Amino acid sequence: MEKYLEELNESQQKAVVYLDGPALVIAGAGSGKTRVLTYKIAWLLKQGFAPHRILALTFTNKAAREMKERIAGIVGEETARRLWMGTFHSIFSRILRREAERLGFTSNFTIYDATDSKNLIKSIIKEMQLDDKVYRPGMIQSRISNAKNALITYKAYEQNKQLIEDDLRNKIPLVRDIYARYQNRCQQAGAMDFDDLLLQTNLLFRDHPDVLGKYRDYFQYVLVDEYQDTNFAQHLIVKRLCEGRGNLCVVGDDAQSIYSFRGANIDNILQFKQLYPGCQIFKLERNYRSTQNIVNAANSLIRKNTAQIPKQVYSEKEEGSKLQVLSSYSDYEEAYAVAARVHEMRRQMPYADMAVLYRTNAQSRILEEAMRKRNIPYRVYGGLSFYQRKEVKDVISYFRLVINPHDEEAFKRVINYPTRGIGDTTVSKLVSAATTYGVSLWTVLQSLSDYAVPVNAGTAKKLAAFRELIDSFRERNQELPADEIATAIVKESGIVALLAQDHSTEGIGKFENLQELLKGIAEFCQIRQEEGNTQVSLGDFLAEVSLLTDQDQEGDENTDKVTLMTVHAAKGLEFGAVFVVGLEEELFPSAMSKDNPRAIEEERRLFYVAITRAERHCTLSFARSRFKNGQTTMCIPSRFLRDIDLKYLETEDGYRRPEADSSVSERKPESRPAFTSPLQQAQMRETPSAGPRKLTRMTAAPVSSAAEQDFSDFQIGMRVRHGRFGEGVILSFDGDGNNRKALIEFDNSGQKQLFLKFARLEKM
DNA sequence: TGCTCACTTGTTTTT
DNA sequence: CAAGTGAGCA
Repeated sequence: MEKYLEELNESQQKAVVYLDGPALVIAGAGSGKTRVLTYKIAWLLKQGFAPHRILALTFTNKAAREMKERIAGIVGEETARRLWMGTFHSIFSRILRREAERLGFTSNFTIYDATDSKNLIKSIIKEMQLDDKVYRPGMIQSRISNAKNALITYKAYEQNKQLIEDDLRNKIPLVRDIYARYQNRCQQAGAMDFDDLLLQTNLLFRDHPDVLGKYRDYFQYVLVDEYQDTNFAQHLIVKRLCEGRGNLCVVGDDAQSIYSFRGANIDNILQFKQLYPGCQIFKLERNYRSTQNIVNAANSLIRKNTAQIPKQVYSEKEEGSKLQVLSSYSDYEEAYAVAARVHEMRRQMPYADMAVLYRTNAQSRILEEAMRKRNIPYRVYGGLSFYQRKEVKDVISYFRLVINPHDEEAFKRVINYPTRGIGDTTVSKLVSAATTYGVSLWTVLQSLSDYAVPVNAGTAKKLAAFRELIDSFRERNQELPADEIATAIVKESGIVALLAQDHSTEGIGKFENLQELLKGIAEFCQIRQEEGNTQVSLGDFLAEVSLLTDQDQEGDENTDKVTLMTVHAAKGLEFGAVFVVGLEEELFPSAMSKDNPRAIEEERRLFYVAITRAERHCTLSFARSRFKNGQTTMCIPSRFLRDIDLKYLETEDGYRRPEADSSVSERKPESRPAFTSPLQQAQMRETPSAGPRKLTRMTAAPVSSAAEQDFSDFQIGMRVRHGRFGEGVILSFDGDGNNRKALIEFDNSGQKQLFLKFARLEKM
């Protein structure tokens, strides 16, 4: 162990060996946070803590898995396996299954994912005959989710004046009733949503002091990773488990808090000190990942935020190259420019050391296309996870129904898949009977006559057949291991036959996914058996898989591929070279956050996360136009580009950004970009005339306010000259007003579609 | 009941 | 551009 301690710097060491009370480790980007956590756990084991009495909570399954591996490397796999290590959601779902009866659930409860929740909300809105334009399901879902994260049950919601008034003001007074119905339906179905896993844990601990006492005594030391991303419910769980004893160590970086949309509360880390008196703070400020230029650029950016824990992150690596700013005409060109640079970079490092990061998943397509055309191998992370694909989820729904027949969402998904002549009308009848009698759909199905379901004989027969199908699976599930019952289910339900007859490309893909799923189950069984479990049931598999939204399928990790992912997904990772694309107003920062200073700060932190992923090279790219929602729109370079100190940037060709600090009057005309659009001018006007940087951030860019221009003097067939592409002929027009663009056949550069507004065409 | 086709509409990040 | 919805028809 001493040998391992030597691998740590002084502040890391102090954080590892400190056991005299609550500890807060502020870990700057790339400062060896994971190393501290793993060694701390190893240290605890060395001090005699039993592995199964250490609780380590992480943010993603992947983080947990990797940390476990690293610990196994130090203390051996046998010991590492006994640790309670995982995400909040997975750890507490385990505890909830054990204690389910206390809460009126059974241990085989289903976990509803976000889609299940949304579907349930949709059907409740429909049943209540509300307008889904007013009661927008997504909005209701996030309201309920926020309430749950703040530990407001539906009963508390009804009594919360503030919330009720809010809803009244927003003309959605019935949210409280939707919430109440939603919760009852979940209970009825024996289901918990993601937020329930935390909420119910809190209720369990609040209402059953003996249970809380049991776990509080059981866990002798608690560690929490990514503490800046915990929400109130998570914070309270931790607090309850550690009450009165200081055996707690939380690690995080307030500058990397990027999950407030999910209820994460940055105050948890900012106020940790006040909440846990006697707590010791450790700061890890030396960055081991990146060159000085990257660290300094990131520092200059994050300095523009207000609330943060003071720290000075520094690097002692070489100065390194400056951050490259890349500007392109369009999203299309951007993707190709990035692909070209990736190709070039290949001379310095393998593809696997490079990543292209973007704000939204939708941006991946065009990048993929560019990579494919250049024959660059890539791997896209995120988007739909394996378990969320329709064909996989349908099969999983059968599994869910077998384990918990009251699962309403699984029932609805599966009852007519493959089609067996039970349509919407019949399902609606079942639902309405279930609602009137307050029972599950499955219960109604058991005795159609008892619940007065008005179906004709033919339909009744089909329903009975479905019931028998599920019953027969349920029976066999008692004895069979997971892989065998799973195979029986996909065969006898008719899914295999259905998918096998579809010979289209995507049909084949679906069939392969099905095989993949079955293979996954078989592997799961095998691993569990090797760990000493005799019989591995379908329920075991399901309990695990419901929380595995992580991207950890295919084993092609070792091949040399460029990584494409969202910035969120990149948190915690590092790459030799990073390309951050789409740095434009309304995209990064997102349009959703433009009027909200707090949200803008979060977007800035997100950008900070993106930059600090880079070890040696970082490229920041934006396009001047982008295809969005079915049409091309013009873009303004992101305000964040102006937040980075110029001396760390290397800008080239057309773009030279306005300097945030210098005043307009001082700027010489020559220092302006050669290529200036009216929009850019509008943006420049907005730069503060004197000192206060704040203005830059607080003034929203007046995008649409730019005056409409008249381009009517350009005609089809006219010969024009363009500054970059030379001479050409106008073939056609598209769009109106400021978005009017012309398709031009250039003599030397081929066809281009250009905004008249930008193009500054000259009539010949 | 179930399928197809035309139409509308909406936009972020994820355990 | 995508997904989701609603009408029309077998």
